[in-house]
Amino acid sequence: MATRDSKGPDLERSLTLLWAGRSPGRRGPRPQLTVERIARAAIKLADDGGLDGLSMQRIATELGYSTMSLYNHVPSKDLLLEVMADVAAEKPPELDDTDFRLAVRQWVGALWAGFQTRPWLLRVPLDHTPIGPNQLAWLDRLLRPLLAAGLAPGEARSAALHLTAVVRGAAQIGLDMSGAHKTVDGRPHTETELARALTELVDPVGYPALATVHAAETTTVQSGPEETGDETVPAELSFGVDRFLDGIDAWARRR
Amino acid sequence: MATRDSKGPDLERSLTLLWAGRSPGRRGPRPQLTVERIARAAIKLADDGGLDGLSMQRIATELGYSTMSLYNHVPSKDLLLEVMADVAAEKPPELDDTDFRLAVRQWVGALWAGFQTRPWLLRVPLDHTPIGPNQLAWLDRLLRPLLAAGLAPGEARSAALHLTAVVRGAAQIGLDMSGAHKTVDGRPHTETELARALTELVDPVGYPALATVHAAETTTVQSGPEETGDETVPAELSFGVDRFLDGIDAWARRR
DNA sequence: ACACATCAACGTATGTCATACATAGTTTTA
DNA sequence: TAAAACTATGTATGACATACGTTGATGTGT
Repeated sequence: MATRDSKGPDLERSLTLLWAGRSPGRRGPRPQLTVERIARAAIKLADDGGLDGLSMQRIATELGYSTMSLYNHVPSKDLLLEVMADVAAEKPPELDDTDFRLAVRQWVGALWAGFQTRPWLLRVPLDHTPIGPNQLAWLDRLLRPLLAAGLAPGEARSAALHLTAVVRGAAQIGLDMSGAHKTVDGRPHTETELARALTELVDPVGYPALATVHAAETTTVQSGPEETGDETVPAELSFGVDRFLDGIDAWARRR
Repeated sequence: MATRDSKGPDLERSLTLLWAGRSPGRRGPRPQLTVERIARAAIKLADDGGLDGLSMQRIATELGYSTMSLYNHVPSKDLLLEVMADVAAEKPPELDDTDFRLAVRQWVGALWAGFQTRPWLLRVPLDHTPIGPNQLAWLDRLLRPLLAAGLAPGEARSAALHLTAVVRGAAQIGLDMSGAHKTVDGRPHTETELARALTELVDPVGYPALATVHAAETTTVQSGPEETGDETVPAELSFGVDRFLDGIDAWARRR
């Protein structure tokens, strides 16, 4: 059987799996293996081997059990990934709720940092709105400052979706972008030679705007990180997020 | 050998593959198979089988060649996916550049529509800034109205990244969210029963903000799509995008 | 005109993977 | 105490990406 593309995601199964508290009265041998333990072992493996290094067999050996034992606790690898994503998300950070802009920036910074720490999270297929306890906690944590700022519930939800999406997307696309103009120990990094190659391809005829931007970037002195005061949010993100917050702020005030 | 997580993306190979024009003087038999033909066949398969249904063997049989012949033109499945993504992106839409807000909304709508048409695009692993001809064309197309609006090159780039990320992320997260409150032929759709289950889990103690939003959503009458005039951009997205554009607009005016 | 270098297509082979299925052993409830 | 329920195991299957060696066609340089 394939995965998520083919059969619709089994939300019910996901739910029970993600929220499963141990029901007390069970028959049979007391399980030594649990969803939690499996997920944690899998997370450890993913942390240093990436998602590709992750196989059911490896998880089993890591735990000292046979491969098929895992399937007594987890219906499929896909569902396991879902659980991993929630467990790995951990609890959301505490925010400074006195200033909603600051709070949102802190949240964005924390989420970004999370993706930096565990890049494989970006590779976990996402089929439905998050429903795990931790993921919901993150969402809740973000909604608080947004509601406090004066947004209507539906608007807050939209804004939260927006912000989540931005961070996710930026983390994916921008993975190497941050290093594009940085120098590693004085040497201009491998990426830069790509930049040069691109410069040839990006001719002003076919890509006028891109050429402009590209030219400006290679010409301009790198510095000027415009010092926003909190460095948690990376430069590429902060501009967009700040503009978004400007818009939210104005909207909230306007009512 | 695994995939993208393990070894860094081979940008050079990606480039030559994506931009390969047929070099004229070659020895050996003239190839009947080309990267293009392979990519197109793969896209067709992905279109109706999803990414999981896609295997090198299937692509080969579809084309009437042996599996291994593909590897004469494509170094790995991962690279093929990259090519597929660029080919499938096709040319960007024409925009109404007289109004930069409208232009951006059109762009967003088009990209969103693309992800709707080919959901598997969201599953193609993204390791670096886009470098294929079509992807660059999309980027260029978006940069134009942004620059015209008065943004500095770097800001335009950030804004473009932001918008791309939003659409991608929203398409991923919101895949089923759009249907959450819709009714299919009068019946409240399967998802709703999940909504009910969630309502129990989302208690006001652990998730105060979420509970508020959830309550408001299930209570409020669905309607009020606030009629923005262009329906290309879906509801969940439009609020965020519009706020973002507000912020961008104000910023641009402020200089 | 010829010989050889080059490369496309092929077949076979290897190792890995998720997971179905049947079995054996264990513990709690009736 | 008997049996139901459940966990762990071992084996088996079918699909997959891709390495490798071979064959034959096609150009290029002599």
